[in-house]
Amino acid sequence: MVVECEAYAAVGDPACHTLTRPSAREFVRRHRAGTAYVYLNYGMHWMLNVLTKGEVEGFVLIRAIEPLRGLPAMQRRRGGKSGRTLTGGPGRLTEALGVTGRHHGADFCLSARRCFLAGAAADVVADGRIGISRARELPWRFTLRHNLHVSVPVKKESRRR
DNA sequence: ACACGGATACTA
DNA sequence: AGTATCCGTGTC
Repeated sequence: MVVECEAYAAVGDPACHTLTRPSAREFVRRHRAGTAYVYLNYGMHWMLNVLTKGEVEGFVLIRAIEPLRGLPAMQRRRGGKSGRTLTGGPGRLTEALGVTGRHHGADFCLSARRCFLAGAAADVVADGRIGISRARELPWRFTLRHNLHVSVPVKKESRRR
């Protein structure tokens, strides 16, 4: 179950790959909504995004999941980790799920359709994106309130400006 | 705090 | 060719 994600807009978002990568812009053109966009970050961590189209073109980065099934397999891939460090974090969850570059361009929705049902009645909190250098102020990180598998807790309400 | 390590897209 | 950047994690 996805418990944390971030939105990236293909147009007007300085943090989106489409700004600096022709290959990303071509990916958006060539694929339909629901396609997985997977890339390697810092030379070692696979990032799983899902392409969106329609109202807004862009990507949804999956940042954390809560294991509902397949826990032993995830722990095996993650070297026996448990709790937040098992699947809390974009690089951690791809390792737990065995997602790599060969899933780039695959149809994410075929296998993940059940997850959307779980999200329908969820208590979602919008917060600033994290881990990026540009356009951090956009409140485009979405987490399940009080969920223990979220990678980084939601910022305190006090520091706005 | 810092090391780790590769794809992508620049410059020349 | 060389350089800059990158949506992170583990270990110190």
